[in-house]
Amino acid sequence: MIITYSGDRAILTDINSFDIAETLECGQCFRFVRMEEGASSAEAGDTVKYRIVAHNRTLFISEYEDRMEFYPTTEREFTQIWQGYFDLDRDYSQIKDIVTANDFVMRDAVNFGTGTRILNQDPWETLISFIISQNNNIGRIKRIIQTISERYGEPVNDDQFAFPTTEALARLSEAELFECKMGFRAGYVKGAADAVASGVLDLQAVGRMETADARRELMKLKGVGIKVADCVLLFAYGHKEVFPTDVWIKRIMEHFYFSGQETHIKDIHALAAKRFGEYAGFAQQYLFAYARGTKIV
DNA sequence: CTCCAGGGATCAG
DNA sequence: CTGATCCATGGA
Repeated sequence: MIITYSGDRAILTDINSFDIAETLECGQCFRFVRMEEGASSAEAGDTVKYRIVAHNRTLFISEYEDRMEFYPTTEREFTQIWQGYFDLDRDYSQIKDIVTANDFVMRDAVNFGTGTRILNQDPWETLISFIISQNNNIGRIKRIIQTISERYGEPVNDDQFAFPTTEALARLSEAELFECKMGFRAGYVKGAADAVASGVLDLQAVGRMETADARRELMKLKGVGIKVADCVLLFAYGHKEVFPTDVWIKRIMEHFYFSGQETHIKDIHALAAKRFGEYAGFAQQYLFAYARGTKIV
C-alpha cells in the first residue's frame, strides 16, 4: 500500500485487501452513508463514495479501481488517526492465508469479502452502539445513532454531528433517550452512561485488561451480554481473537461446522478458538458478510 | 395480520 | 442449570 498526500487528500494506491464498501457495510460500524453519484457519468458509475463520522470528524472516502482518496485530512491527521482507524498497518493477506488453511468454508467467505478490514473504533461509541444493536436491525440502529448524535453531539465539519460524549448522554433522562426511538434499550444506555460518567466503569482501564477480565467488566452493565461485550472487545479494544456470535454467525457455523445441528454458543466459541486462534475475530467478520451476502443460511 | 432484527433480563422448571 | 418469554420499533 502506498500513501501519498495532495492538497487536503490522502491517496492510497497499490491497495492490498481493502475495499471501503465491504469494510463499512459489514456491520461493525453504523455512522456511514453511501453518497449518490451522478447517474449519467460513465466514470462516476464505478466510483464508490462514502461519508463517515468518527473521531469527531467527517471524512469522505472515494474509491475508484485501485485508488482510494480520503478527505478532508492532512498528512499529520491521517497518520495519527485514520491509518490506525482503518487498520492499514496490518497485513491482511497473511491473516487470510492462515484462516483459509485447510478450510474450504473460509476460503469462500474470504473470497466473498476479501477487502474487509476490522476498524479500530472508539470504545464508548462502540459500547453504546452495540447496546442499541441488540434485537434490532442495522437500518434502525443507524437511524437511532444518527438521532442521538444530531440531538446531543457536538457539530463537526460538513454539517454532521459527533457521537455524543459520555457526559452528554449521562445528563439525559431515560425518557429523553426513549424519545430517540431506542425502545427498551433506553434504560441500558442510561445505565451505561451513568456508570462511565461516574467512574464506576473505567473504559481506559478496561483497555489495559486481558480479554476475559475486560469482557467480565463490560458485562457488569445491564444490557451487555457476551455478544455485545465481544463486539466492543473486537471492534474497539483490538482483541482480535474474540468471536462475537450473533444469530447469523450461529446459523452459518451450525450449517458448515456442526452438520446443521443446533449448537450452544460455548461450543461455537471453542471451535472458533481451536480453528482460528488469535485470528478468530477476522474469521468472524468474513463469515458474517458471507452469511448475510449469500443465500446459504 | 405475523415475523424478525449483529440479545439480554427475567422467570419457570 | 437450561429453556421460554418478553422487551419497543418498524420494515418485510
